Amino acid sequence: MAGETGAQDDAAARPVLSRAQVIRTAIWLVDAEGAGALSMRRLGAEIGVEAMALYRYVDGREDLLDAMVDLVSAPVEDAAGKDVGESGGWRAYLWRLGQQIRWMATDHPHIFPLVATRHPAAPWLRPPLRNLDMVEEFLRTLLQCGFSAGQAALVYRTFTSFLLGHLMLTAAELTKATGPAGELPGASSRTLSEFPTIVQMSDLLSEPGRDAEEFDDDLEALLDRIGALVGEPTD
Amino acid sequence: MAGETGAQDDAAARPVLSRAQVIRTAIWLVDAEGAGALSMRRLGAEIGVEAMALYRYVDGREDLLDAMVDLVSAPVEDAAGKDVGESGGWRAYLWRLGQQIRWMATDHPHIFPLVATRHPAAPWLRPPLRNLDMVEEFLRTLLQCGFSAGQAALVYRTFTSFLLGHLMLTAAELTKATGPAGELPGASSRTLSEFPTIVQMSDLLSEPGRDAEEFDDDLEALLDRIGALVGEPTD
DNA sequence: ACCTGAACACCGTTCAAGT
DNA sequence: ACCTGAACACCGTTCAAGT
Repeated sequence: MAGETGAQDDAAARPVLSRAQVIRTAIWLVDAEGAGALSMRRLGAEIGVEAMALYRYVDGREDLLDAMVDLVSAPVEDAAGKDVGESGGWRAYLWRLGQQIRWMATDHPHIFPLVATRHPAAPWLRPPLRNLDMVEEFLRTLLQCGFSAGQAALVYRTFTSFLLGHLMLTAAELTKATGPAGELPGASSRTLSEFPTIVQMSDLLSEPGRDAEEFDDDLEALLDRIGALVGEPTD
Repeated sequence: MAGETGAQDDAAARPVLSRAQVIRTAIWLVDAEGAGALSMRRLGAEIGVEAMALYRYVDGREDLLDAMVDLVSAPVEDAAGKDVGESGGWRAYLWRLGQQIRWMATDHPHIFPLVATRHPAAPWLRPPLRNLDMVEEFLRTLLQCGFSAGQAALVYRTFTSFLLGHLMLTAAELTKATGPAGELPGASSRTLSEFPTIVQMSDLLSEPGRDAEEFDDDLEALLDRIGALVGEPTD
């Protein structure tokens, strides 16, 4: 029993906290109550500890936010780069990567704006691709599949821009207060009858739950355009 | 002299502030020092007044942020809807609108994330189109130009998603700390030689100042795709 | 009518002190 | 080694009080 990785009744206090627990709790808190609910003091209280104890595991608030983004992005890194060669080449790779990042956005709609807006550490990192490993793999995969360097860079920019545009709107949709649907902005002087075209098209604009299919359609169209770039037959 | 819009030596104190001045100063402050610099107390100090005085002109911090977004978006509304018919139809309209919103992002890169992430007042508002007037005009223009309602709704979603993706990345680029370019994230254990593909392509990924042209190219390609939707010859 | 002082309930962060 | 109390410099917001 004695001589394990740590003696259990040592005079030194074993931590009641861990960095992983702090970060997981922060993510859970923001998922549940929104970004506004996250403060060091509130987070400490949630864990059952004073706020100052967190500073042993996290290098201040900014480091905490970065770590949350990293942890939320972790499944993307894990799942994206599996066996590119046999299972469909760049097309399957980009499809899977896109889906994975979409799941991140829908699983954590309150955190996705952080993924999009926090300053990336390196100059070539374009959100929502947040670290060098992901980008290295992304570019290497495209080069392997026969894209030129210039084409790969173009695909990188196009793909990130596509994901960001789609998923910011998806996340915003998911964090809307689920209040009564037919409300007006200021509830003030202006009335809906001033906007006849919007009223007339309101059913087309609300699109309940159509978001996932639209993402799939648009991603497929994007892959078609990329395929045309390298001279791949569309069908 | 007497009997003007207001007596000049009245016992009632004339305001030293105005709502417009408060909002303009807030925008100026965020442009200059970033969103983190904006607080009611700091803003008051910048104007030369105690923070509490601001509450007479602004209904709290949230209202201030909304008003900043509105003011920054104002040039877009003014310039977008001019004489659609004679000057090129929907294509010229969407081109001008896209450019106008891009200027908003490049003029106020620290404020654009606010435009993108603040909860829109109405359910059909998709950032960066932030108010019902803009959307009403957008849809009416497309219908006038022969788009079906379904097509107009599709174009609305596609266009907003395109702008958001492009301009979030443009704004992020412009708010980067202009530090030394070849830096590593944590400056820690990992070295750039672990990312050979990125190193090899670094010149292609940095693209200095190419952003505007790429936006123009991509917007044009988007308009081509929209044109194909309504059966317009591409060239 | 318009601004201010004082107050309340919060922040992030540091650091000496406790165990 | 790990957590806490006290402290500092900030927040947003309210409200009675001054002019």
